[in-house]
Amino acid sequence: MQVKKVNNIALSKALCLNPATVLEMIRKLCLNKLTEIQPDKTIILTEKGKKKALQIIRKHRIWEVFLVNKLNYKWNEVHDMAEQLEHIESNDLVKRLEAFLGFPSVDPHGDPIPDENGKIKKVKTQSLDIAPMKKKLTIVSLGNSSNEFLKYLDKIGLAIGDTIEISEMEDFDRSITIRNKKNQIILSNEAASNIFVTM
Amino acid sequence: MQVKKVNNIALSKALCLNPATVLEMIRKLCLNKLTEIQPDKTIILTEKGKKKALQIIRKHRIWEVFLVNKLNYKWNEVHDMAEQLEHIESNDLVKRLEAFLGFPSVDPHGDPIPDENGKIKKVKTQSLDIAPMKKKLTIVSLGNSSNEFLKYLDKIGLAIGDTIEISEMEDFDRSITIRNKKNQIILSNEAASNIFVTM
DNA sequence: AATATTTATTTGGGTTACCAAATTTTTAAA
DNA sequence: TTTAAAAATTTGGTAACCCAAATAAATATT
Repeated sequence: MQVKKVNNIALSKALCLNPATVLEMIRKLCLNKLTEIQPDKTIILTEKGKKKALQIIRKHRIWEVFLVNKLNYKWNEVHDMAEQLEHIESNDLVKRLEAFLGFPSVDPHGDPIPDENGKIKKVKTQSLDIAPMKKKLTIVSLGNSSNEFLKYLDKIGLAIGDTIEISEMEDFDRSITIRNKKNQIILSNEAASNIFVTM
Repeated sequence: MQVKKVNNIALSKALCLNPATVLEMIRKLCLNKLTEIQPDKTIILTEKGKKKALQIIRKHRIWEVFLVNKLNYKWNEVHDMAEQLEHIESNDLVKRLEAFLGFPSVDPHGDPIPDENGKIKKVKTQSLDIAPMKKKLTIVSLGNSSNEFLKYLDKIGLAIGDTIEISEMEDFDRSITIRNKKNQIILSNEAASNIFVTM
């Protein structure tokens, strides 16, 4: 699947920095062979850059697991802290932390944790609105990590890792009814399409 | 007990920075009321500065406990990592970490962990070379945290928290013989004077 | 194709964290 | 007290990270 192309403007908007600043930075990254500017001015990561990026993502996600599983933070509270923790240098530390946490395969948002080499073990996942009925499903990730959505899920009592089953699908508005251990919950198609599950 | 006075030169040596740099930094800290330059050019922390410093020390030591107790690092391996971790912002994180670790009162080197307000609960401690014989003693801290000393202690099988007893003191060279669970160990006066114990 | 709009790039500046070398002040020693 | 040494301070500079405004290049629109 082809991802959206990234250019200077897109980056500077995403980072809230001036395009001049971003260009300067990207050029420095290019010197370090972490990025490349394509003939059409698209900015891409080199293999080396991807590897570095995945290592940071790995750290970020492992720290998130720590914060949620060991320090009892909610999954929607950990991002900022993990953003700082991901920059702690030692790779060995993260390795030990990973072991301490029991080698989790996903972070609290359900996103997979790359291994030391940046490999991501990917699971076939499908969005809940098109998943099969009357089968045990596990919530593994979200298509939208906005705070509102996370809070909504919290309120209705759904979380990554939960086992659910679709009991009804309404043709009229494509809402679905699911059942977890305790309750029955009705989800709009909008919500369901942002919840990814495995069988 | 009066501590050695600190001046610009001393600081720049300790930090491996140019005196000009240190002066510039100290002046900035003065603007923030964290330090003061005394008439005799001695640099001191204000109350506000001390509090801030103790908060950082607190974080550092709690992280060290985490690294040693949970990730199985040796006490002499954790300093550099803790130096990075101590700068993670959230105070709440450290509070939770402290709880997760069971509210330790000292770090792996035996140094006390300040509370949230910077208060240090101090224990009466005495150096091993002048401690009483034939009494149960607990090693609580060291007067020298050099890597060589830590490694030496590791080698002879002594660690913070160990319970020992002095069985002999040699007048001749003021060396002492101690006994822990397993062994008898002979320590030079030099070594003993850098090991602090409580009764 | 000609014009308008968007993107990329350049230029000139600001700030912060550094440093080396020069100068001034303080302290210590002769 | 004059001198020598040490410490403090100033001065001038570099590199990193950022910005706003100007210009150039590419893309879209009419």
